[in-house]
Amino acid sequence: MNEKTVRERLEAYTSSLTRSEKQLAQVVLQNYPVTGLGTITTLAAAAGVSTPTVARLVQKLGFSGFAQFQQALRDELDQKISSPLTKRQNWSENAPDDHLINRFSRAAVNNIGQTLAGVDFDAFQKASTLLSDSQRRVFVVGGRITRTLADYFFLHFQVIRDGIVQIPSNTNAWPHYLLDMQEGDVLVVFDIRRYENATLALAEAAHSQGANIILMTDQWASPVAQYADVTLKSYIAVPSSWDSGLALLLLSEILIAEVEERNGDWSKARIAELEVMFDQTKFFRKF
Amino acid sequence: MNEKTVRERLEAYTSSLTRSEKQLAQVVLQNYPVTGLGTITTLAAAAGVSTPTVARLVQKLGFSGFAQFQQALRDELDQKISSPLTKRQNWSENAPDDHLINRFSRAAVNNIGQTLAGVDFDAFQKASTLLSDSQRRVFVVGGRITRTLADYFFLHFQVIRDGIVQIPSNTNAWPHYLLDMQEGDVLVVFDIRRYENATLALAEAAHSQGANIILMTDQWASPVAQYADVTLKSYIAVPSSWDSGLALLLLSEILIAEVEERNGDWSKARIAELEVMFDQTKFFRKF
DNA sequence: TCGAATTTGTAAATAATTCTTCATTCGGGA
DNA sequence: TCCCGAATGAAGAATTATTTACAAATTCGA
Repeated sequence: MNEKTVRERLEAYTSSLTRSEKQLAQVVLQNYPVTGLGTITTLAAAAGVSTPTVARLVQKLGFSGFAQFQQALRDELDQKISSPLTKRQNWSENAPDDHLINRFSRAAVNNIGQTLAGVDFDAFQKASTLLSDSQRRVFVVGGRITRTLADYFFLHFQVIRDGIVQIPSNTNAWPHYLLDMQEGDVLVVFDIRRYENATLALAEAAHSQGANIILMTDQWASPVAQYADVTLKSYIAVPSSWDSGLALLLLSEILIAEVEERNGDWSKARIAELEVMFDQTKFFRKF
Repeated sequence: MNEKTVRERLEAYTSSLTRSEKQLAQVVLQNYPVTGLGTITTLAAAAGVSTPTVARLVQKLGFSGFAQFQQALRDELDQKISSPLTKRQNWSENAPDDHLINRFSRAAVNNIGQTLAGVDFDAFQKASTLLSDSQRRVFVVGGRITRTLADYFFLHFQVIRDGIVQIPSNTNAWPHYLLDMQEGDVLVVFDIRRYENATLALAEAAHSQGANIILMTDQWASPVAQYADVTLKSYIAVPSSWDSGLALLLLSEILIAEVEERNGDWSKARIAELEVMFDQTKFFRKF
């Protein structure tokens, strides 16, 4: 008998599945394997497809019928439950416990937990209020590595609001941007260890010009914090020579989503317009 | 609704059960809860009792029928399976349960869990082997948004190994890079929905020139997958108009850490050298 | 834009599971 | 030993799930 798990089969076949089969596979993987253990009818309803679709999929996967499919799921579950491995918190079950992929993942999820637990909700609200205010222009700047996160932040905000400016990494050009900053404008600074002098100088100057500063930093807080109106700290330590930008990215994404939600229809309209433009250039495939 | 688990109920009622019911309860608890998830007939046979005995027992336990009993088992399982993930209902305790910050975080952590559970360990190993091979040059490319993640990936690899090339976002320049690619070189592609045609074309061309392709994509897999030697899928859906790059970033960071670990002393020496250089430029503060 | 091929859902038929009835068995007390 | 009530399982009825057949809808390529 084939030794592959249902999950593996689903993933192996993904490319040859039809639209609704993919949708179904998605649901099965959702909270695997529980979803697959009900009746075929329940599963079909949960995935929003018809029961024959389910029957067809399980046959594609190499089972003789739904019953055999469920039996396979139960067998897997049995093995998993009975093995002492279950007790350990393993993120990637395929890899050994102490493999980097699991060590790293544990640290990463822990960082996310720590970060979110430590977020001052008021500070978060204040940040999103500042970023939602269309009267204020928003400047975004990052450091050597964090520049990429700043770019990510910028690219999304560029869609959901007006008046957002990306400050380039080349520090020579910075004075021009400073000159442009007005009282009430917002400067979003990404700065984690090792904190950069140029960034600190920029923040200080912006502060003295009356700009509001939102600082995205690490748990130890960049010295920029002294000029910042809002400081959002992320936990970044992982088993690596590098620091992890994961929690930083998460906070950024949440801010993006929050501001978009606040802007509501305005952002939605803008996104829709953009979609049309992308369609016209035919540069992107519909998926 | 009653909050007791099936196990608790079975144990509570033990004394008032008949001989064959006890025998049955024993079997159910044996490798709980898997045994209870089959058909009533299977369970009866496994316990060496008749089906009515099973039906009567579940009614004694307070269920209306076998179906409801199984549903209860599945619900328990669902909670148990997802425990390390969803256990934490609330990530930010300061904020309301249903505030975006918590909704988003739940989705994000769930994505990470799904992603890691779905990673084919062999594929991951293959990717890191390719990336660790100093004989191969590595080209990195991303799409409109994923470009920033590709940059993040590139910036780190630039430190830990030689011969890594960042393909710029301007597609006009791409033919030059293609010309430069040799058999055995590696192309790392970041491509999530909406998949970009230019990226697909690049991958196809690189593939036909004998380059090995590592694809970082979403759960639905970019069409680039057909040319890819390794496909790493990330879950990206969050309560937002946008997709989340979080899992993608996590996989990238793990790859970075893994390759660095494999390269060992060589990478460490390189990092140390770089540190010295940064110190000399005095551009960074010591923290 | 049209037509072929594929995909998908509806509905019916087939199969299976679950439930109910009832006769039989078992265990304990007179 | 016999009787009585509870417990049990066999068998069939009722329900529910699964599969099959077919037609509508969709997609894809020319």
